[in-house]
This record gives sequence, C-alpha cells and structure tokens, in this order.
Amino acid sequence: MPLSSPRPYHHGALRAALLDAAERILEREGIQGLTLRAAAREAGASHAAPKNHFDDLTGLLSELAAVGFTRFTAQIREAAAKAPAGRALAATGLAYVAFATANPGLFQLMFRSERLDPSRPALAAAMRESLETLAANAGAPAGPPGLEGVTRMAGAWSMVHGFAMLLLDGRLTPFLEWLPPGMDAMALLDAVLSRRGEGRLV
Amino acid sequence: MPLSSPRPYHHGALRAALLDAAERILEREGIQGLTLRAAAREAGASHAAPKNHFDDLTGLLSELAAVGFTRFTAQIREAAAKAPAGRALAATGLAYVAFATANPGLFQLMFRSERLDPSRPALAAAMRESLETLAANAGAPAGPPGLEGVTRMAGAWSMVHGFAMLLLDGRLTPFLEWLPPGMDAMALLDAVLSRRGEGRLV
DNA sequence: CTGATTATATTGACAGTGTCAATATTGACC
DNA sequence: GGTCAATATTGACACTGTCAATATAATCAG
Repeated sequence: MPLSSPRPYHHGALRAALLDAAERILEREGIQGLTLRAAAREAGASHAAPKNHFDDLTGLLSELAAVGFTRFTAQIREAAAKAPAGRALAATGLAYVAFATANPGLFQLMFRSERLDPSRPALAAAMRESLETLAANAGAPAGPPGLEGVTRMAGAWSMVHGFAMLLLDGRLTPFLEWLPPGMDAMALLDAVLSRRGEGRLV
Repeated sequence: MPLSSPRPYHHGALRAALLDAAERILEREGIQGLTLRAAAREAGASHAAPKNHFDDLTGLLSELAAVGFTRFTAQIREAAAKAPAGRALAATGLAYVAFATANPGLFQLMFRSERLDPSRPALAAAMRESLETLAANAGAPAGPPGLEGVTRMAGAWSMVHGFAMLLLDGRLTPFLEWLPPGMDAMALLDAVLSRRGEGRLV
C-alpha cells in the first residue's frame, strides 16, 4: 500500500462518477467538449476506463441522455401535478422549455439522434416514459389516439420543442429584443401557448 | 507537362468543388462524416487544401450553411408566391418542412449553432434574408412588430421548426404509425397547421 | 518576353480523439 | 487461501484539425 494512497486502483463507483463528469463537461463546454477521454480525465481515471462501463462514446452519451430523460420526466410530472385544473398542458409546455434552458447541453444531447443508440434499454425505457408522460398531459386516452388526438399531440409537442430549440440556438434573440421590457423568453412562450383561436395559427 | 496529365496543380474552382463535396458527404453520411479531410478527399485535393478557402472546419460548415439558407429562402419565397390568397403562411410552413426532409443534413447543419460562425458575412446575410422572408410571409409589417406580431411569428416558427426537428430526429415515428393509411408526415403537418380555434392549443 | 509577386495547393508534422489488445490489480466466492 | 471474474491501466493504431514550410502556377510590371 503506497504511503500517500494516491488513488485506489479500483474506483468503486466509476460508472456514476463518469456520468457526473460527463454532465459537468456537457454543461461547461457544450457537446463539443464531451469526449470519452475528457470524461475519464474529469473523473480521475485512465483514458480507456469508460469502455468497461459504456462500451464506446455512443454508449456514454446514450446513458447520459437516459439520465436526462428520467429527470425531464420527473420535472414534467411535478409541474403538471401542481398546475390548476385545465392548465396541465400549458404547465407541461412551460416545464418543457424550463428544463431545456436549465440544462441546455443535456437537452440538446437528448435530441441529437445520430449520437445516441436507442436500442440501449436504459435510453429506450426513459424515452418511452417521457413520451407517455407528455401524451398523458396532452389528454390522450390509453391506446392509439384518433386523428384529432394525434394532431393535437404532434402540434403541442412541435410547438414547445421548436421554441426550445430555437431559443437554445439563439435564433429567437431578435424576437426577444422586440418584447416589452420585463418580458423574457418564458413570458413569450406563455403568450404563445395562450393564444386563442380568433387568430388561428395559419 | 506530364503525359497523362493526372491533375493540374491548381484546381481552378476548388472552393465550389469543396462545397459540393461537403454537401454530398453531408447528405450521404450525415454531419458526423463531414470532416475537412473527407471533403478534400471527395474533391480530389490534399488534406490541407480547404484552409485556403475556408480557414478551418467552422468556416467550411458556415459557408455551406449559408448556401443552405440561400436555397431555403428561394424555396420559401417560391412556395408563398404560388399559394392562393390567405394561405401564404400555411404554404410557408409546408415548404419549411419540405425543405428539411429533402435536405436533412443541410437543414440540421443550418441550425447547429455551436458549429457555425455567424460573424461570417455570407452566413449572416443568408440568415438575415431567411428571417426577413419568414417574417414577411407571417404578415409582419416593416419595422419592429408589436407583442401580438412577435407572439404570432414566434409561435408559427416554433411550430414548423419543432415539427421538422422532431421528424428528422425520428421522434414523430409513433405518431405517424397511428395515422390513417395514406396519410404521411406532410399530411399530418397540414392537419396541425389547419387546426381551428375551437380546440385552442392549450 | 522576363522577372517578381501573389494566390493557390501540397507535404509533413503535432496534439488530440475513439477504439482495441494486452496487461495489471482487486474483489468475491468457494 | 486460491481461483475467477470484474475492473482498471498501458500502449498502440488510424483518424481528425491545424499549423508551418514548401512547391507550383497565375498575374502583372517593366
């Protein structure tokens, strides 16, 4: 046993440490900086250590995305539960974008399909649960919905997802600058979601 | 002069050839496969040749994105011009998603902000023109619009952009499977965009 | 036409990356 | 205690972006 015990050969909880390190890097440097070797460095392990727990980079990203979806689902559920009657869908939309702005790197990873492996059980399960939660909050009955239901769900999801993506990509900046003072992105989203039918969307 | 004239030292139109090669790779292998060296190979040049025309990878991607935005703007304008009176906004939305599905790699590149340099004149100009075209088709007056106008524009853009992104990422697949036979993604989008106010969005 | 200058392209090098094989260390189980 | 599997490290390889140095060709002045 070395005198100063610099580090044990076996970490003990390297898998969790790698996921933590990966998320830290993701939010600090963006998806560009998140590499296998960087995660290993940040966790204090050798460059090939992640292989034992995640196979390859796609594996690490997929497991991290699964963590993201799980947390996302929990926050969506909490927001919908707290919402007053009849406002569950709006609360879901606001929570959707709130999650994206609070965890921009994680959110973008969750929807970067070409970097993920949806056949990983953890990711598949987390994604399915998210989708079910969103559908339930949109008032979908159990089983396949009819055309009206599909249209409503696809429309609502597209709206909040597009808003989140454009916002994170900085594409809404000109619109935000045109807003009255004191109004921020979430207030704009609230206005968008509350628009009534007299001005139908198209 | 060599007998078989294998290739002239100077390409002559390497810049355009590199952009063509880059787009070909982008649509064939996705954004992952689009590297500086791969573009140079595909164009038949040495690995460092792109530096003269694009500085670095960000430069190449940004110039390619500018090409994409220019083509995108032209198609949006054409679709809006052809649309019957009062349907310009719906036609814009359909053309928006049609462009995304016809050029998935290019579209995703155009909105991958962390890989682009918006300070490049070509990209900045192309993006500005796209935004102006979208705003004009949404019925925006010249100058900064009021809250109602901002809300309508942000909502319409979010809707079609979210739909396009979710569709390209394969996230709408379950919804598409629930559609009546013969209905595809564009038909679903049409239904989403035509939804009237009696079922307001939230 | 000749010579100098500039633009364009190639070669070679370097650090960083993902991945794999080989090896080392440890914990668990009998 | 001894064996085996799990866990971690080391070293290597091909690939990447980027840079400096070099080579080639086009342009243009005289």
